[in-house]
Amino acid sequence: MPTHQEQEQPRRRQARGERRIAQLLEAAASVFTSTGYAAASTNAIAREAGVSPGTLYQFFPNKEAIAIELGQRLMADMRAAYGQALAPIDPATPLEQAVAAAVDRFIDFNCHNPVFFTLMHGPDVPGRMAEEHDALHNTLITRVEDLLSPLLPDRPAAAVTRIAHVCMALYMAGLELVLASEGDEREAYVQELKDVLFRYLDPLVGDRLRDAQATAATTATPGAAASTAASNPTP
Amino acid sequence: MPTHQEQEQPRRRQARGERRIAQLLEAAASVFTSTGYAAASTNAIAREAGVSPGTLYQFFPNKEAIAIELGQRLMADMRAAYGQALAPIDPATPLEQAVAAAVDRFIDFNCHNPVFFTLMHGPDVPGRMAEEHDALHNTLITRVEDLLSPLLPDRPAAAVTRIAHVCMALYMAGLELVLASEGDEREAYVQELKDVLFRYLDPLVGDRLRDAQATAATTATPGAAASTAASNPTP
DNA sequence: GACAAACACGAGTCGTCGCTCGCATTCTGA
DNA sequence: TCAGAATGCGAGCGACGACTCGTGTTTGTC
Repeated sequence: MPTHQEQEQPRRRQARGERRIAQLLEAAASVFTSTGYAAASTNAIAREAGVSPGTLYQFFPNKEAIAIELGQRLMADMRAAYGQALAPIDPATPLEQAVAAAVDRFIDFNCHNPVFFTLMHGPDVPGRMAEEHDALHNTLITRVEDLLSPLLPDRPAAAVTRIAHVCMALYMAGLELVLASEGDEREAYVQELKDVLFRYLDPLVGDRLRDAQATAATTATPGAAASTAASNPTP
Repeated sequence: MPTHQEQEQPRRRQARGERRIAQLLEAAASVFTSTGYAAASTNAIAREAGVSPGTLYQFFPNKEAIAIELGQRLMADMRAAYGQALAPIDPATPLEQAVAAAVDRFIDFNCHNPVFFTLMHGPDVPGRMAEEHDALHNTLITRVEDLLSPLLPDRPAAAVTRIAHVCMALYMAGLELVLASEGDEREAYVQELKDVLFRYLDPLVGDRLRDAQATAATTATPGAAASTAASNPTP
């Protein structure tokens, strides 16, 4: 593979070019989703987009750049559409609802953009692509940490990071099941994923709530401290 | 097209050949683990084993066959070493300990055989390899179902299957985190994985316990014993 | 020892894939 | 209008990887 070190200045794109880029990225998303990144051939992407291989390389220096650009646009889309879902949780809303809302939003995004899962999950990422992959992953982890830290004020930072990693891993695992199923089955898996996350986090957060309620109880009525996890009648 | 039943009769292997096969499988495990199945080249496997490419093809018809044989031996090893871990749980042992024991055993196996995770988890599996992959996966799912069904007697089969899939997915997700870390961090992730599985399953199994207690309570008041769907003889 | 079968070698074949190059066509701006 | 830039094409190059083949070596058996 000949290395191109040339820092070429941004070419002035025509409207047609922008359209082609969007078309190529859409085709790439389709091919990546169905065959994975490594197994996807640039010729197949060009064919899917209805252009010649040469045209593809008019807009992307190499195969990696396609995936990177796709990843960046995907992240931008996610931030634009669901950024507020990752804002700190209002402490007034119950954890169960907060988890359910976050899961619903992300599941929705991933169902509409299945490439996202492929790019995040695929271990078949060579070289510089892995960096982008990690950057994407770390961005999400940091978001989850920010989301969790107000709920876990008395835990060391390392523990919060670990919990965030576990949450991400659980979410990705659940997402895989969700994407692999359809209809009612899919709904059922979504519910299971919510249950998993809620039941995992509730005892951790529960400490804080119980502490808060205990302090409140010293000044007010003692008795409503038993907010246990079994408030969820799953059919 | 007439199906060529040309099954070549098993070649008479010498001791040297068996040794080479073991050597090659070990090398393949190493290469698969570090680069993944798709990116692993047969020449690299042969080099790792210290033999020529031609020698490799003396014992395996193609690259796929290496992975398949490896998968089969791995499953056999697992069955031999940990088969009893997948035997039905003694209902007397608390769920938390049962989960912890199962997780410990499997984590141990996977830490000593990291290829297993690569072969199970890799989406880069072409053609007939995917069948073997699925077979392996389904075997494990069935085992988990057998493990869970006595704990979930009043759930429909579909729900038990779904719960088994969720457990497998959670375990695989946790395993990825565990294998990616070391030392204390690894121990911490193992504990998190146990917590996740226990907290997920406890409320489900808890229903059964509560039902059992309810049945025991109604036994004092005769006549209403038919309310419980599955009268579970307490073992 | 003789013969065949199993084992071992490694240069070479063949197909695929990322990517290029020369040339044609379309658009933009002055 | 027309020069030059952007876009578009597709045969083909170079590299790499799965797999083969002709040949030589070791092992088991009579």
